[in-house]
Amino acid sequence: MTAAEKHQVSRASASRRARGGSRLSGRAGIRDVAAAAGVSITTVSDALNGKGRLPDATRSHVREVAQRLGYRPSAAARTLRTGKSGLIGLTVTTYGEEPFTFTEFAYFAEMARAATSAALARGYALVILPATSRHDLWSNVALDGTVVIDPSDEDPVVTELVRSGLPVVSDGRPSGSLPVAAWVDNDHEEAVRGLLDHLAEAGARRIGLLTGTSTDTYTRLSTTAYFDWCARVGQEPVYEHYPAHDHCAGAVAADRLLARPDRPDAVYGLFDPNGTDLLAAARRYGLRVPEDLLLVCCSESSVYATTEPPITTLSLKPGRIGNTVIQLLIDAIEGIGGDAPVHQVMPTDLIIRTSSQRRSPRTTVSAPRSPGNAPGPSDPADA
Amino acid sequence: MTAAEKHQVSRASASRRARGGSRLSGRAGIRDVAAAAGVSITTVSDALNGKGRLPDATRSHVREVAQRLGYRPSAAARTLRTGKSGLIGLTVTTYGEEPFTFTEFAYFAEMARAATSAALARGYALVILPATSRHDLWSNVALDGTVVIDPSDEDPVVTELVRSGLPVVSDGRPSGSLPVAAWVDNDHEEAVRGLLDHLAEAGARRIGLLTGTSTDTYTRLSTTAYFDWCARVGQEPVYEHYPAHDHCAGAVAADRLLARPDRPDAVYGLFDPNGTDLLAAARRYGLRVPEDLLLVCCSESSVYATTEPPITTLSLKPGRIGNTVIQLLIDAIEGIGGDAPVHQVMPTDLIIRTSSQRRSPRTTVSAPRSPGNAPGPSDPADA
DNA sequence: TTGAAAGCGCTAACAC
DNA sequence: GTGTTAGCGCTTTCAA
Repeated sequence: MTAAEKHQVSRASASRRARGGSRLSGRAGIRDVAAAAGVSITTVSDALNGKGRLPDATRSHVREVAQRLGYRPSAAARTLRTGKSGLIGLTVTTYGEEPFTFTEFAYFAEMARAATSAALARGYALVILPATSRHDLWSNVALDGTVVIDPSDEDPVVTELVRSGLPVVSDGRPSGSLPVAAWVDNDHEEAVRGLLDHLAEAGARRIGLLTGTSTDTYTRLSTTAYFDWCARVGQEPVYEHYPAHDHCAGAVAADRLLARPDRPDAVYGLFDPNGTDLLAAARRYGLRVPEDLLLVCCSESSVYATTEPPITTLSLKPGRIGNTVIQLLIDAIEGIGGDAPVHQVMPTDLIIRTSSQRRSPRTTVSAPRSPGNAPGPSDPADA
Repeated sequence: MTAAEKHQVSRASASRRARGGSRLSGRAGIRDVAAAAGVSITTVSDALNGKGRLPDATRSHVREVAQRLGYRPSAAARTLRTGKSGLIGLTVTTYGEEPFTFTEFAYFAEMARAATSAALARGYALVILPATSRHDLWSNVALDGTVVIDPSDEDPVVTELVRSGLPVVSDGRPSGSLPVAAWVDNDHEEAVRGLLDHLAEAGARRIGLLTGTSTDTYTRLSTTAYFDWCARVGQEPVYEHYPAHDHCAGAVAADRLLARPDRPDAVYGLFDPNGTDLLAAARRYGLRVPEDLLLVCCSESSVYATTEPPITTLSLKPGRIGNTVIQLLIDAIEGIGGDAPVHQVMPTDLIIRTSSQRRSPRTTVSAPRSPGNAPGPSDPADA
């Protein structure tokens, strides 16, 4: 009696048969392949997964039969058995009622693109999940780990995830004492210092800041760095703030900043839309850029390359961050690298355009910073 | 002997115990909850899933115990058992080597946001997957269905998915004869006609087109509609095309279009960056917008509201599309609605700004079209 | 009303 | 080398 023949009367096959045979039960299973190839299911499993020490002949024969039968292994069964799903959660802290903040469109999109790409390269896929604490959703999907973008103070979702033993890596340093396995962030303070220095070198005497009222780390660090810089060079701070992620409020604040009696002769806008808003405001007040007003804003958008005039932007390099976050997370999942939490600080790029140059307007140059303090175990590519 | 006591000596518990007890084996399982609550695992399952006819007392008691033990049902096991994962694949046709095309950032981001949101509302999560035919990735995740954005001709991935019996709904009508369960698309031809009429009404005598060389449906339909319109009004077509999704080529083509001897007095750009490119080109040739040149481009980006001058855009309403696609897909997954493929055509919005108005520049108005031919079974909200 | 038992499809020990 | 077997943790008949 061959293996295949034995299989004919085996329990599983019988129950299948009772229900009308494998054709009616939908897709072919590993048993069908085994039967058709005349081997056992173990051999099929090993052949398809490249395990065991099978002769190449068997391996290729099984593969061929599986192919012919259109066999697709069940991801659910594999996950249940191995405890690994190959799925990574991706979540963004919510600011509104929608499950995602795409206010910073370009940043998020690029970060997500890079993360997805990096994960895929290592055999993982990303699942987009909301930052709400709705357990049912999170527990309905088997995750190997999670990436959290901009975790808020003591984020309940993150806390819960970490407590359940799931590796969590965050984009942006966690505000409180969230016990994430690792985090990646830009050196925001250094970035602001560098950019203010750049403006000062271009001739700015009084640099203003357009910032948000929100207390997230990015806003806080950047604003603090601005005040520190002002204190150091002996300039009185000139700033306006508004509820971040409220575009209209941003436009109004931009206008307010340029309407002040102590009008700044240079402005740095912390958020993506600030550039166009400030440009529009400058136009209303008849201020020429860069002659009367120097402008820099933090943005990943390429539109600032073609505005009139082109605007100098600070890029946070979201692609690089997304990639790094994923490498760190997968390393943690697979137990590569140490157990100690990794904190990786990434440099930013100042893309210098006309709006911040009074003299000779070169086109584009970058002013990278030091590459960070705690090099991770991986080798993140650039983005 | 109570159920709980019997459970103590049951097979599963024993094997667990042999490995050192449930505490060491990680998270609490349904058996632990059953034991702690003094009921059977069936009762736990029913109590937690709101099934069966249990007294409320039992139900709440079980829930409480589960809560206390920090019990989280295993998604993998449930998926294996029920055949439903609650996961929906999201894929975008690739144009480059990267797994995603975010060239049309704003469109994709907004579409994905809306889709994610809609899916979540119905208890599903989205998994981002590459359009490559790498089987290993697709078969590593248990999907209930898939959304395909911009399926290309006879897309092998889509074909494969459909053949495996998975419901597939596409954003953008499939070019060939891909047997998707449903598709959603804009009425591109009507959109172009409406927009050209609008330009003509604003005084345009010769309207140019900036378009792509790619053969995707959007480009094809829009370009054809342009030629048809020209034929109807008796205008000679004036157009330049370039490899879509190549930003630099777009800028060059924009320049070329305005450098022609038969220079158009109005231009429609099919792709997002065309607006700023055309504006830059106009500036180089000393053309005032809208006085010398009327401008419209297809874009979801809000930057066109603050350019100088603000540019009229055609919005494809990606949010609405993302939502509809998901409703259709989940309906198909859950067997709601008929079996016949649904083709839903969605209206576009023309957001009229200064760049297309020679007379009184009102701020913003929409020119919606007919709501489509085959109303789907769902009730997609607006976005 | 509640419980026992049978698997969902696969992988990994461990026999042969 | 290859096959047998025992579950992964859950849902779901079916019996009590």
